[in-house]
Amino acid sequence: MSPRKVLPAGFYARSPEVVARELLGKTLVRVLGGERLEGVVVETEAYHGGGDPASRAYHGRKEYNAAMWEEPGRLFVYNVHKYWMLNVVAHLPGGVGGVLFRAIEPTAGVEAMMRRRPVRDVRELTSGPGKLSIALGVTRELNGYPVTDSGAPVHILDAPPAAGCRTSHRIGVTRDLPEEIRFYADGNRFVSR
DNA sequence: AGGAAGATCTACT
DNA sequence: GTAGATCTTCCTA
Repeated sequence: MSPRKVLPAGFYARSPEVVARELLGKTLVRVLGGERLEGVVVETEAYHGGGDPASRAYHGRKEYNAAMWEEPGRLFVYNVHKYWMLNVVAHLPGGVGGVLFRAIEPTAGVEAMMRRRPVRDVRELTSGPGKLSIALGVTRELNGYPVTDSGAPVHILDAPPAAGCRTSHRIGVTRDLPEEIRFYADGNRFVSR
């Protein structure tokens, strides 16, 4: 088997909904304390800039959300209701936006994830944005970190395009857009709902 | 200094 | 299915 390649910065330099859809099936890697935690991306959501009332960028650039304006292919991590949300910056040149990782299917380092987030049923481990951040040890410290180096604490490996992609409206947002820009793997048990 | 909002989760019934 | 807890950040005073 040939070594899996890290997705290059150009992958993220497209509109957020395209990146969100194409991230399904890719492998999210978290290197933490000498351990390697991996999962397949099974659920994402796209967020735009000023025109998107659900986006953290909607009310303008602040210290905490500045990453959304910066180069695609970096992490954007922010807090909501006690949990850290893991995003990757994604937008066209000069644009603003990101993709939220909502759920992954754990494929390596499951025991290490379980230590951080003990659950009876593996399906509860990473099937939600707050859940996966706990399991993967994601905190604000990772904000702004590039995901395009294989040595980075969080990076993403390429994989063949995922089959069976479905869409819906975004979850939990108070004011959504008319477009369906949540993407998830049809029938996958690790999707958040 | 205090209040409100928020892309959530858990533990009930 | 719904109520309540919990934390970070921003806004106003």
